[in-house]
Amino acid sequence: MELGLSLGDNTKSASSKSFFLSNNNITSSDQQKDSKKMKNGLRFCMALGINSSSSGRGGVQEEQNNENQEENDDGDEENTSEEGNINKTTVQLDLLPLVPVPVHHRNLPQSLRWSSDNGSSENGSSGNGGLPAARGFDVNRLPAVAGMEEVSSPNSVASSFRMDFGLFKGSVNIIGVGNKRNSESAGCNDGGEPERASSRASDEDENGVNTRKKLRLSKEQSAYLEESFKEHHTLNPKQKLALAKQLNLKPRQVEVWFQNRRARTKLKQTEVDCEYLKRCCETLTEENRRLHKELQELRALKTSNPFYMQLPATTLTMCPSCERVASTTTSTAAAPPITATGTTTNTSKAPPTPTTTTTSDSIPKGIPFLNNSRPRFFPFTTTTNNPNHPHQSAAS
DNA sequence: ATCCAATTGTAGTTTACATCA
DNA sequence: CATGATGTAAACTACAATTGG
Repeated sequence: MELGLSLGDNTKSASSKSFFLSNNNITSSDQQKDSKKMKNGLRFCMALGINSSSSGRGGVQEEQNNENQEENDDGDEENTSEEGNINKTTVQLDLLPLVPVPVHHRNLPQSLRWSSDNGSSENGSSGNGGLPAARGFDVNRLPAVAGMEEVSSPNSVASSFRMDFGLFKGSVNIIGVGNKRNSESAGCNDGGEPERASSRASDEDENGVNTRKKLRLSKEQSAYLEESFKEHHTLNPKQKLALAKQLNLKPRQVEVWFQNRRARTKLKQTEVDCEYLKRCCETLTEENRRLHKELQELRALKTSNPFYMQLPATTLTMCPSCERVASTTTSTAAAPPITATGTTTNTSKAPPTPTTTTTSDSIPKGIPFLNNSRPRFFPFTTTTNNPNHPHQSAAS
């Protein structure tokens, strides 16, 4: 089995920007490597392919599989027996429906959380390149989207965020080598926290040598920049100058801050995307394992049950409405349906005939894989209670 | 001029370890 | 010998700034 994660424009072939996983295992280093390849605005596609053997792999797939081959050997054992009969079906999933994805901030590793995340629940506005808004979920909106606890207080939203930054003028503190924070020269704020602000990115020491000194923006400066960033992710020259003047920073510093802020946003978004894809991959892997098991059970039934031998060719179909898989026979020689437990039931009616197609295109977009609602392989096991469902009467 | 990606350099924090009372 | 406090260096992290395209 191969799971192909195509990270890129889904209109292109999956070979260009994709990595394939043989059954499991995305290493963190892989994630990091691949996360850097993700481009803003590109969409993620995941392809679930049931493949009979490892032959025929090539290019990127081969490389990726080689890396994880040892770990995958165990997991692949059960899949190598009878899979040759299975058509190489590829289910391409669109993983980024424009609906909030329930990524819980609490469950994210610490590295995925903003250290100063309290105010980042506002909308990641678009219209300026729209980096986060183009994605299915936005790290800037994560807490609000997932209903998390870091909901800023009403007083902290942008509309009410107004500060007087006149205090920065004349209270510049350069933090650098040999210039440890000094409460006398630079002062501490009311909370006892040392003031950290600088209007100079680099400074010259006594010898006139230009030394690069570490600058950290003050909390107020950072907060104000954050609020500004929420309103627009890019700055025009006017805005830049105004911000610089207001914060007593150089325009270049404001510009750099926005560049770095955009980079951080993108990085976090990529990490969240990777985390989401990883979970999708795990879910699909488990689903595939289960399907293989069910397939083996069906084959065992087929060999043991004489009725089954008389069945004509069966095509597995999926009802796009209920997302259940059913079988369609091509002749009228109906055999007793077989339940999931292998027993037969006497029903005079033939199995329902849902919309029939054998291609993966029939699978609707946005299948909620994560809530385990994938269609069951057995066509006769469960029934839906929806009276409006077109297969309701036949299925029951 | 501006943006982005990659990288650098610095400061702050965490962690592991040694020493001492 | 066990324990807690303390100091320290390395590792790690965040981020402002630089560089090159």
